[in-house]
Amino acid sequence: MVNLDKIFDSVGSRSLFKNKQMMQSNYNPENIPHRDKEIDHIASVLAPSLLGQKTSNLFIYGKTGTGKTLSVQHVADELTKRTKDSKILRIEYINCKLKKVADTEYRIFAELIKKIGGEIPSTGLPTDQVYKKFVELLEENDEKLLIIILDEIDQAIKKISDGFLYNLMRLNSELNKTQISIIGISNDAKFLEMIDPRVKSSLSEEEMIFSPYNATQLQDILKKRAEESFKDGVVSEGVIAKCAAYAARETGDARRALDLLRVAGEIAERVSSPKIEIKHIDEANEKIERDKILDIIETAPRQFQLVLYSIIELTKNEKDGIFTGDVYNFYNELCKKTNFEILTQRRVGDIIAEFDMLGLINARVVSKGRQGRTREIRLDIPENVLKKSKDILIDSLAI
DNA sequence: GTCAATTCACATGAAAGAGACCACGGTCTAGTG
DNA sequence: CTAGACCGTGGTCTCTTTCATGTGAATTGACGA
Repeated sequence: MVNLDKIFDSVGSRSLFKNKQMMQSNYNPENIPHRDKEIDHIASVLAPSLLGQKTSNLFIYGKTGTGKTLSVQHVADELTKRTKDSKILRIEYINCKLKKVADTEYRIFAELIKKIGGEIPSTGLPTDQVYKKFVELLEENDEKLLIIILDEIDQAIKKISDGFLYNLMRLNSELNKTQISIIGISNDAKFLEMIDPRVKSSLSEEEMIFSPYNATQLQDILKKRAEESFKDGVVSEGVIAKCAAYAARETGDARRALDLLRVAGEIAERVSSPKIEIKHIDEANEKIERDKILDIIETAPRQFQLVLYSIIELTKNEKDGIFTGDVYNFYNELCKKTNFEILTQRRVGDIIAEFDMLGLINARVVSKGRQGRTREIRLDIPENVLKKSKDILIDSLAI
């Protein structure tokens, strides 16, 4: 019972935050700086919906953290406000990437039905019944227009196939009273190229692109948020600039910049610093990175952990790149030793590819001539996180 | 030396199976009047 | 007679296996200079 009282008592007075929520990445700000043009555009595309007319399908591209979702939701909110009491318009937002919620055709429709006010079991029904139910529900509700915002739609299409979009469009001809429009938000600019041209033509879409924020814009955004969420004089000179520079150097991701600043604030708070200093930004950057990696490792399935452990062990000796075959052999031995089930090389190859996607390793397909074709794998976990990562793996696998 | 064919060691794709989860409808059982 | 327990069927979904096909350059071997 050491000094708990002291810690708890001081938490209020010591806090650097005035309103921490505003620093959270899910916070929805009133106004969105540097996106006026885009918001105007979205609004003008969607404007006909106020009269209950079908709008063009809109597809929005842009890297993460460029304000796509925020802008769309902003416009959607305004529209909903205006049509609140009339049965003209309904806008529903669905994030297609959320696992277990909306990452399959069935689940997307189930989610839609739930949002519109229907009941649907989370599994067990044939998809076409979910379809039918959805149609019925729409007919019952007799709104003129339903706008579906599909966030991260590229993920969904990749997983489900583009027939899903086609089906959605086809519904328009089945429905009497209601029409459906789609707003697709995608990180991948090449996403529309993946779609079957026939489907594409049925979409009759409008496209727009969100370009990344540059450092100045990021600074601006950060400054505005910081003013509202930190107490006065807490943010030292240059901190915001540094934050913005960090984020701009990578992808212009505003969310990341905000996270950086928030975590820096938390760190400063923890070490009882009265101000956020530049060094806290560096620490925050490291912490975010570390937490991300450790979280991935910790929550990964057993087999993934086994493969990763193999890679780490092999990398220790072989400094310059190891190959899929090496990993598989090591993994094989490891499984035998630890009595885990052994997966096929095909599967392990996929697992390695997924680690590459997650950024834990760096895998490059190389052809070594007569020695065949493989992935050249390099570990991409920073030195200072490696030890801890390994501990987690050993612990979790009971090696 | 040059050139095309060969060959390696996987990558990459497609399809399909196993097993978990679940809904639905029918049948059986026990409780009720 | 009826409500609830129980079962079989059929559905989705994830992870995995199986089978098939693709691939880039080092190597090989034939060829001509």
